[in-house]
Amino acid sequence: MNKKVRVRFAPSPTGGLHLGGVRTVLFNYLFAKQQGGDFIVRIEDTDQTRFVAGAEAYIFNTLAWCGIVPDESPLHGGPHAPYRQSERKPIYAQYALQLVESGNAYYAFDTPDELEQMRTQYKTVENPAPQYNHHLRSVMRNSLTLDADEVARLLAANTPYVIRIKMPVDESIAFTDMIRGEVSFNTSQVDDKVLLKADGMPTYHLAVVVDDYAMEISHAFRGEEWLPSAPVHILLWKYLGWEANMPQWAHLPLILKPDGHGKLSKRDGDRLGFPVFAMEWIDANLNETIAGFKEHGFLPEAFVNLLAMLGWNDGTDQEIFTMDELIEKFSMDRIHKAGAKFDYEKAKWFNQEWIKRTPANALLLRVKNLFTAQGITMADDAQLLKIIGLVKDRCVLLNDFIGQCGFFFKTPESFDTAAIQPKWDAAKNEFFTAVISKFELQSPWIAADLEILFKEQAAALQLKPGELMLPLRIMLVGGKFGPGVFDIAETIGKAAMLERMNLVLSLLELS
RNA sequence: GGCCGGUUCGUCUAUCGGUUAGGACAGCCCCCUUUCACGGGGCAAAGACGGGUUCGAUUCCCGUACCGGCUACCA
Repeated sequence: MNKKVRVRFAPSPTGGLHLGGVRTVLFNYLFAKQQGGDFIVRIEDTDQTRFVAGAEAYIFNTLAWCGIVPDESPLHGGPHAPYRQSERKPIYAQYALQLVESGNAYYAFDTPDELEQMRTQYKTVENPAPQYNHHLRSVMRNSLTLDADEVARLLAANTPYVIRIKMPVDESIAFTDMIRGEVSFNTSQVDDKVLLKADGMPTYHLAVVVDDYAMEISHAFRGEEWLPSAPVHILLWKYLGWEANMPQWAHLPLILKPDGHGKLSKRDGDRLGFPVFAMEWIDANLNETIAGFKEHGFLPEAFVNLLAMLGWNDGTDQEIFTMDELIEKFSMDRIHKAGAKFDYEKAKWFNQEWIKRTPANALLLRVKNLFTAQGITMADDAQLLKIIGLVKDRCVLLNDFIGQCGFFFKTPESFDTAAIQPKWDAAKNEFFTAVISKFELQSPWIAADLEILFKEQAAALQLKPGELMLPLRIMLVGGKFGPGVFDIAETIGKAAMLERMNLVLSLLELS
């Protein structure tokens, strides 16, 4: 019988959550929900030196923004609490000890300085990074080289020590990765990783195995950067006697820099001018705020969508998916093996598609907040709704609404008269003066009627309407953009329209 | 250096031995639009290289090259 699907996202709360992290969460979540399983968030805060205040709360805010709700987490509780490794500290040591007793791990008393010395001493051109492995452990200070009395004495004297796994010599460790198929390693190539640190905290290697076992994780997804340490984890499952419960592994491809190469990192964002964090991250140490996708004007639906398409597709040409569709169609075997370079232009396209497809009323609150942040108060929802409907097809990012909507609420601060001045003449001046008086008498104020009136007046003066449209647009909008000019006219109302027409008319000079 | 993973248009990708190698983003052109977009149409653009296996390889195998990851008492 298959056990229940239980997956976990195990971030380290050291800063903002970037693209790759969110995608890992997403794939975990999609898989869990599709399989009717549980999605667990476990905080991997075993490195106390890297603790960053606020990072954990940030992670949950990000998940919430994306519409991802954990079934179990330090915030949501659950049967396997606590979900913070720092709070689980007492349970790791016993397993480390168990491994020492079974001969699969050992005490190592080497100080950081001694380790450093070893690395420089054994460093050669052929071996630029000497490892604490089956070979070198024989020249280090550990319970394998020291005699039992000495070890006992050091332990009794509270000498700092770590516990390292004792990697076997020349054994083949193979496993089937859900994405990559069979992967195998020779244990002689793997070093004796530290399992328990001198401060009593486990390293990731021990903690991930102990907790995945304790939390009954069935499938473990993580970034490809973890592949090289997979044999350590697999051996640990075996040594701890839990092999039958080991989760299925899936190492996700990495998200790469758009230019050059390498893993996408937070720095690439500022360098290339796009966000890498999901949401704004405030770095207290550097005292700087790094805007995320949310602040750049991305809809969470679009963000989730574009992330899912980075390395996965459903085999058809469909590219726009809702979360529910993703849950329904997601499949591990359609995850691409190679890393993907992040393309911000394509990311924006997803957002544009989502803005187009999202009904105006669903956009209302977001646009309203946008204006509120700009110090503009929107009182009339019906009016705003109408405007959103008029301009949303030309917005790529939510923030574009500001530029696209501004002229609806207030007179433009500047008018691009340069676009019409060269062709301005007495005839046009006469026309606009005349049409203004016609408009003054016009009622009701409806786009179609205004257009008819406008064109009739043009015909009366034997002018081509086309020559007059741009001037009218400049008068109302200030520039060469925006929806249909008579729609704008109707929306801003008679008073504003006439005011702007008169204003620009006074700005234009007859040549 | 060693180990592991990867390799289809500039980018994201489809193809599960037989296709004019398809789609999308970006680029260019045209149409629509008396603005800017949206939309529609079109152009250009790819199997890293060398060996096998096979009637037939982008697809399977090997090698090479290149790219990436790891090589911490970080995750």
